[in-house]
Amino acid sequence: MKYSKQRQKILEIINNSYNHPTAYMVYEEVKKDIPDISLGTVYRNLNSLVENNMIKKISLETDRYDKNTDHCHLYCIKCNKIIDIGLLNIDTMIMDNYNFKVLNSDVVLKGICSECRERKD
Amino acid sequence: MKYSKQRQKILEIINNSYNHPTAYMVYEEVKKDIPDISLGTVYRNLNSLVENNMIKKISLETDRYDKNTDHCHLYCIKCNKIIDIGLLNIDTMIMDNYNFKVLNSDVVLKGICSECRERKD
DNA sequence: ATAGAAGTAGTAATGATTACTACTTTGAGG
DNA sequence: CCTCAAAGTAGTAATCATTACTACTTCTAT
Repeated sequence: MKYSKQRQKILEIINNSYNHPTAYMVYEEVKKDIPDISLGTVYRNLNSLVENNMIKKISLETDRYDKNTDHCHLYCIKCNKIIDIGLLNIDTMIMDNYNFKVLNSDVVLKGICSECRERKD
Repeated sequence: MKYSKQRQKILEIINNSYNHPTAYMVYEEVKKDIPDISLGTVYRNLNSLVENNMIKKISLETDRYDKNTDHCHLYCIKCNKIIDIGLLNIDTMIMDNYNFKVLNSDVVLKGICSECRERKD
């Protein structure tokens, strides 16, 4: 991977983010510094950062990205909140039971969070 | 939900399937019986069957469908095999630790299966 | 029987992502 | 320092799964 200010900036944005941004959200953020960056460039760089294990892709309706590569997520289908959780040794359980190496690249558990369940609507 | 032969046939196909078909695969199969069925009809009915918890959607690159609604899947990113596994009490673990109701509508753990790991290519 | 709610076929639209093309930048070896 | 091929980029077109829309048809409760 060669240096490029575009990829540098994209990585920096992910590393400073706490909102699990989509590719488009990253695109809009980079444009503040590099106004004529291309959306394709953002997608290409996000992909290569994921391949190099520097960031993590979260597969929801629209893919989202996370600087932390060592945990998975709870996604509330009511309020769209994304909750970070530890791996809970899911991978170890699967390996022991199924001899299958889980990469956990995008484990997302969808459901309803405690606040939304209390609200009951 | 009103009766329709299209939905009836679609459900029958899922119930007789063992290959986790995509919407398009279902479409091609229904066409053998109902040649002028519309792809949109297949999508619409698959969605309502999922909503009524009669089948399950598996979210991969392209969505796939399963007659069993009570387990999750291992997906080998090398050979594209889909392995059915029990729920392993993941939902209970998450509820105990995070007070989050997992619906498990599409838990898919991606990784590399034992055969592919032995092959080492 | 019949009305109106639900379903359908067929096509157009959407929206995320990737492919393509011609141009630019980077960096390793002379 | 040059230099030049490999890697990267902008901008646009294309792809592909899925949904929306429209006018027509079929159920089913009364």
